[in-house]
Amino acid sequence: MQQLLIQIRQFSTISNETEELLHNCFEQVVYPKNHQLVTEAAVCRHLYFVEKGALRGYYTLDGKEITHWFGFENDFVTSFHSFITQEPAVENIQLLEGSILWSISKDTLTSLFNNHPEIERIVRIAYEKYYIRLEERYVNAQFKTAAERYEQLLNDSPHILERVPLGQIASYLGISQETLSRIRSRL
Amino acid sequence: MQQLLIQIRQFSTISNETEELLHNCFEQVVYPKNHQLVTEAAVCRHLYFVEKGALRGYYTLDGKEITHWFGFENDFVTSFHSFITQEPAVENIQLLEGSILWSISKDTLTSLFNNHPEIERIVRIAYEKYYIRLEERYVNAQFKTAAERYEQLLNDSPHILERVPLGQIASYLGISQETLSRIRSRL
DNA sequence: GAAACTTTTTGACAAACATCAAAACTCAAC
DNA sequence: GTTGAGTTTTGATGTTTGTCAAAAAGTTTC
Repeated sequence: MQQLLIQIRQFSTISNETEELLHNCFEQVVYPKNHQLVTEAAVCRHLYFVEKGALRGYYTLDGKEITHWFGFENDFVTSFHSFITQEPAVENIQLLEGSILWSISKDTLTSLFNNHPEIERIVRIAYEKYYIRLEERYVNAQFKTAAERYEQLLNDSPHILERVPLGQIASYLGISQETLSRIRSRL
Repeated sequence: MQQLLIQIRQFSTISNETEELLHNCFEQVVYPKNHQLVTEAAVCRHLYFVEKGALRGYYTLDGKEITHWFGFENDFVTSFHSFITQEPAVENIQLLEGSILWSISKDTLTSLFNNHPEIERIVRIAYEKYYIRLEERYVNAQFKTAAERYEQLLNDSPHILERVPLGQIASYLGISQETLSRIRSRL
């Protein structure tokens, strides 16, 4: 729980009262490797903070699994589209390792928004950061070659490469596993 | 100004007092075609609402201009990365048509955040919507063929095709102008 | 309406990447 | 150490898209 609060303090200064509140609203959950946290077509009602572990978000296209993000320690994860709209998710979230998560429900978060402007601010700032990161990834995905994207991943997030099978990394980079293998042999 | 308030009411219910406040904080600006609203390497200090007109955001890569978004009536536009962080922009924003915009400065918005939680909420919800849209575009860009992306654009935003030269649309779709021309001749 | 300019299309060829199939490697279980 | 499942690499071939160059179509200006 300390770890979660430290992370939140990086978004915005928060009062002791609010910290206390968050303490009561997040609940620890522990799941084993390969557990399915969110399933396609179900509504995702929780937001999770990763204390320890690794997850991936993926969906199915032409019968193939496409991994489009990974989550590790100190990340907030959920199926954002489903969590925000409360419509059925189009993606799955699966644990890559046994993980310790902290969970808050959509309803609890909504009531926090209504009673505590400080929380609204934290989330607004969190979105700003996530938005900027997504924007950067978008530009990379569309306008750089596969080899450049791989090298960028190598620079920015080497931990992903160590904890995730090659096939999932390839689909994350938007290329086939064979192409990724060839890029690596060239370096 | 009415148009701006109508748009904001779609994010969240707002009090008359807050509407009054917004009225005082946004300022109308009018610029001619080809005006450069934001320039690479300068800090972007304003957020704009488009009452009438068309804009594009683009940056330069290997000497070529890459258009990565278009803005039209009722959109909020800015160089989000620069506006949020107040670091120099990496992109340019240019008017595709003479346009009527409503502008608010970063400083004014910050003081609104500090004094009016209602405004914080509007912006938090706006970010949610923008985030979801960006996520969808990201998935499209990476995992669909050029022809599929073009057909999607044709379905979702035919107005873009009518108001923007082909070369800019091609770079928006992440393909060369020649490829786009060939896709169109096939349909 | 001819000249000058811009935008779009077409053609020939090269590069990047996907697909299918098979081989090599890794590693846990016996 | 051998077996077998899972993962990664290699090889051969085809598709998609990019690049360069030129032709065609569309616009603006005088």
